[in-house]
Order: sequence, then structure tokens, then C-alpha cells
Amino acid sequence: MNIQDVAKRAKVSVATVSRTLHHDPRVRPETAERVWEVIRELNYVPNSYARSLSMGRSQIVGLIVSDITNPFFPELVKGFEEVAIEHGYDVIAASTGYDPARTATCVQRMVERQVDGVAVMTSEFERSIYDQFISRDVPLVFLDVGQLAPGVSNVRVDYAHGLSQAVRHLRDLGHQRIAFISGPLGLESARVRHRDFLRALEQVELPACPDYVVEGDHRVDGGLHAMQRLLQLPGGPPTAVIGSNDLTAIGAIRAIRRAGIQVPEEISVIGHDDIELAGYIEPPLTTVRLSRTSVARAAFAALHTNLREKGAMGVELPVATELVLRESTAAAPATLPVPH
Amino acid sequence: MNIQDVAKRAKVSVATVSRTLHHDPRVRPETAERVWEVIRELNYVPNSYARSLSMGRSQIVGLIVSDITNPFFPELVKGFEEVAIEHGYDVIAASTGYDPARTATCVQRMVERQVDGVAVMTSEFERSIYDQFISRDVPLVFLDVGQLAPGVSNVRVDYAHGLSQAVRHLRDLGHQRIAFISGPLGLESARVRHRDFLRALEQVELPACPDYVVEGDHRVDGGLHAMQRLLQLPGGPPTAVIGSNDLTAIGAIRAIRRAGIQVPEEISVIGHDDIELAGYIEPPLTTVRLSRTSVARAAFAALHTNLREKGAMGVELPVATELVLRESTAAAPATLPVPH
DNA sequence: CTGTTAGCGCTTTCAA
DNA sequence: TTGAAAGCGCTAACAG
Repeated sequence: MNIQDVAKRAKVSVATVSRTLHHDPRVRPETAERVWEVIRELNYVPNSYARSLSMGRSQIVGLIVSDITNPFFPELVKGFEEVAIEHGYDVIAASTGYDPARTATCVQRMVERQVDGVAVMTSEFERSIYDQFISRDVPLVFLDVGQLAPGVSNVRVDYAHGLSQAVRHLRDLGHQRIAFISGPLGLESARVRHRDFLRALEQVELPACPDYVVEGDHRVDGGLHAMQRLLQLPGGPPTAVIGSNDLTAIGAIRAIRRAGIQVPEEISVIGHDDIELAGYIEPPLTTVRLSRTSVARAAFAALHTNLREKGAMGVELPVATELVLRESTAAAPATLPVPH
Repeated sequence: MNIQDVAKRAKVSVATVSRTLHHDPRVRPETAERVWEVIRELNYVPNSYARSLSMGRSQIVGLIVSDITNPFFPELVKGFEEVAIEHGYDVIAASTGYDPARTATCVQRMVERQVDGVAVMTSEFERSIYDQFISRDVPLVFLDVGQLAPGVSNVRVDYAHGLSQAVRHLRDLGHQRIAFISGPLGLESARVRHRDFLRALEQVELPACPDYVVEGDHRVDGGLHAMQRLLQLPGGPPTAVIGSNDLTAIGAIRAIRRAGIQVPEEISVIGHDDIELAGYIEPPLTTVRLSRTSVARAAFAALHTNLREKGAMGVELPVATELVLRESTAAAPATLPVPH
């Protein structure tokens, strides 16, 4: 069941059927109508491979993420697929899991499928991915890392804004001792958040005590352990802590509770990202929202400009962050919290 | 950069290159070696569309889910993609959102891409999906619904087992008044869980009080409202409640707390599915685990049998469920809980 | 406005 | 063991 069958049945040439399919204004309305009828009748759907092959475009974009266990990413993937489909593209998604072999495989799959463009939403700049696609003239968009270049765009998240709101919020609540649990500092994206936290402290003229910055791993356990270290600080624990992501903050809350300390009465906690979970836990988490949908839309939009105009310079699209107040923050306690 | 380039460079015909690519034993080892060298040298990757076109197979399978906002599904999608890729297939995923128009679009996309098979993991039997694919000879696998047929398989979840363990567990803790918050009873999958809960009660000879079964919507809010109704029952609230899924149970816990009642000291709560969230909330949720990975593997395996052997009868693959003990259940209270 | 036809890159007979 | 050539289904340039 192919275009020929339709052509025969409608008593026209395949070219006319093809044109009709593309709403080419050159086909006479009556002819088009007849063709459409046959198409409906035969339940005909064009073969996208034949089309891709002859057009040299696949109408597929790739999406590469690193750590799928981070709840941020599934939501990103979903958002990205939605925008892509709206624009007539399908997407092939893959996660590298920080594994070079897996990364190579997933790049290969995408090259085989002749993806028209790729969004690389890992937490690092991946040179091998970059090289493979750039040498094949496939437009790319990165998240937070890398430089603009022809065909290479960037989605730049404004962490500073949300983090600065968070710190200000805590300061206004009377907090002076604000700690930060970072992500793995091996990752560029974690370093950026860390840096922007420090800057936010400066802005409100609060001291940045090195003891109050500890490294987590962007997961619950890392947050938990980091918080435990914070609680045992000889100078006393902080009265507020900001996690580099929500999972970290959740781990921190757990550690605080286990030490017999109240959240938020004794220690306030703020997360980052606003994953769905954030609203469900007890207490609902005050957090810096980083909209997955915005990132996804920006990423696709960036790609799309390079898809339309081959060889054009990449663009840099900003994505905002913003503090969401829930119930894990409260006024600083009169006396320092003490692990029981 | 195509197969011809490789052929020329290696001084063989395209046929030989093609054979080499497929590890055809007929090509002389030395020849093959030379070809591979050129392939590496040129960084050549075959065009999968040309291949699909000439082979009539796409090496892509489709995955259709209904409600992507249910945390069960993203995990299913991820698992499915993993197995598929292991077996050399890519997957196109889509969610219907219970919307017939969207459903039609997503079926169309899959037909265009000539998917070799489709896993339909919605909560209902979808006749339109069925018809479209079956008429095109595309193998299908359903979750919990529908009948076996040539090319049509089924993944059958054994809800009864886990639910029966759950009820038994509560009974052993001394609970007599066990309520159930179902999913939307318009959905087949929700009705099955409901039915199996009732059977489990029977098994342990506990009475099934109709007041103790209320309808939720598989989301947090539905669980919350349903629980509120349960708390206002003239005969007094239950001492334990089982949710048709984890979100429902989380909503129930929230309602109980808001009424000033303790979980699990006064009311025990059990969820279903064991989504990742379940372990993170307070208290960690006792729940019936339904492994997404198992469902995904079973679905792909079922599809795979029909992919290999065109026209073969579908298979029915069982997936187990199992109670996971955490901290949301405890011995039944001596006196009935009272909303404060 | 419509038809003819030469590819797109690969697989696969059939012949050698 | 290798090569030549006929498709796979569609698009687009060219001709009418």
C-alpha cells in the first residue's frame, strides 16, 4: 500500500499525490479532493523512510541526558518530546549514564537515524559528542556548558537569580548561618550553582564560611551525609541550608529529623529545581524552580533556528529560576539548634 | 559519505560492503578486514532509512502510555527503552492523555515510522489503536487488558498476590477495619485492583463493608478527598487503608495528618506500585511493589516473539507483585482513631 | 496544472 | 567469494 496505489486509484500520477500530500497549491482543488478521498479510503500513510531518504532529512531530533535517575531529566525529556512533536519532529532519547561506551553507542544510534539536530543536556561538555555531530554538520544545543559557534547553541540557566532570592528570603527570616550542600564538584553544572550561591551571600553581605559548604552528590544519600557533617560542626550547625537540588534537600531534611531537630522551626531547608516530589514531601519543600518545560522549549527553539537555517550561528537562550515558597523555611530560631 | 564511497575506497562492490556490515560469512576475511578499515577510516555509519526502506523493517518499536503524569509510566518508558536498545531496537514513545485526537496522531506517527511492533500500556483496551495496527500486521502487546490473538500478546499483572499479602499483613497487625481507595472505576485496570482487594478480604475472612471502598482518581488529590470521606464515616473511620496506587496513599496520609491523626500509630496506610517517591515520603510508605522493569521486560519479550515469528500466536506473560514493608503500617490501635 | 523520471542509500537476488 | 543491477517508496526537477 504505497503512493503508487493511491495514484492509480485516483487516476493521477504519483507526483500529484505527493504534491497533494504536501498541500502544494499547484494541484487543482478538485484533483486534490479526489486524491484525499482515495487516501482516506485506503487508509494510506506515507512511508517516512522513503521520504527521509529522498529529502535527506529525518525529522527526528536527538536528546541526550546523563543521569536519568535524577528526577529532573524525565520531566525534561517529556517536555522536549512535546515541543518536538508540536513542530513535526520525533525524538530519540538516550542517556549516557556518564559512561563513555554508552555515550558512543547512543551517538551512533543517532547518526544512523540521521537526526537533524541534537540537544545535549548532560552536566558536562562532552567533546566526543560534539566532534561526532559537528563533523557531520548536525546542529547541537548544550545546557549551560560550551561556547556558541555556527550550528551550536546554548541554553543558559540563570541560577544566580533564584539562588539570590533564596538567600535573601533566608536573610529576611533572620538567618545568618546559611549552609550549602553542593552537587558533585566534578560537574560543571554543580560548580555553577555553588559559585552563584557564594555570590548571593556576598550580595546580602553575609559571611561565606567554608565549613558551611559541603559536597553532596545530587542524590538523597549525599544530602543526608552532607547534612550529618554539618550537624556535627564544632561551631554549631547552620540555621538554614540550601541544597544544590531537591533530592539533596530531601536528604538533608531526613538527616535533620533523625538528629531530633525540627524542620523548619529549628533549621530551614531550601531545595533547587522544584521536581514534582518537592510539593509532596513533609514539609512541602521551599525550592528554586527551574522549569523543565522552559529548558525543553528553549532547547528545541535553539535547535530549530539552526534546523531552518543551515550553517547559521548558534543562539544563546536564557532560562529563569525563581524561588517557590512552601513550608520548609521559617524564622531563624532564637537559639542554635542542637542535635539531641 | 555512503556505502559507495566505502566500496570505492576499499576497491570492492557495494554488495561486499553491505555483506561485511552484516558479518556475512561469505566474504573472505582479508576482504572484510580491508572494508572495516575503510569504514573506520571514513567514520562511516550506514543510513538506517535506506536500510529500513529496502528491508521493509524499521527496527523501531512503539510504546503508548496513557497518563504520563502518573509516575508509574516514566519509569516504565525508561525500562522499556533500555530493553529495546539492548535488542537493537529504538523506541518511539507517546502518551494519549486519554484524548482520542492525540491517540490518533500518535498512532499515525508510528505508522509513518513503520514501527515493527507496539506496546500499548494504557489502562484501557483501545479499539482504535488495535484496529489500526492489526490491519497493518503490526504485532501488539497490551497490559492487563484484551485477549490473546495472532500477533497480540498480553502482560498480565498478578495484583491478587500483592494485595492479598497486604491484607494479610494488616490482619496480622490486628486490623479489622480495612478500607480501600480505588482508582477511577471507569478504568479496567482500576476495577481489577478493586476486585482483587475484595477477594483478598474474603480470603482472610474479613467483612467487606461497602462504606470502606471509595473512589479516588489515582492522584494525590483524589486520595486526599477519598480519605476525608472515610474519616467522616458515621460508624467511625477504618484503622487501615490501602490505596489503589502510591499517589492515592500519599493523599490519604495527608488527609489523615490534617485531621490530627497519626500515621501509622492510629491509621495504617499501604500504597500500590512502589514508585520511587514511596521511599522518600514521611513515613516511608509500605506498598505493593509492581516492578516497572518487569513489566517493561515482559512487554518487550512478548513483542519480540511476534517480531521474530510473523503471524505467530501472542503470548501471555505474568508479572508478580509483592508487599514491601516500610513504616506506614503498625499494629491496630486499641481505640478507634478520632478526627480532632 | 499534471506527468515522467532520475535519484536518495541500502539490500538482495542472480550470474559469474 | 565477488559483482551488477533491480528494487524499496518517495521527492523534485524537468517537460509538457
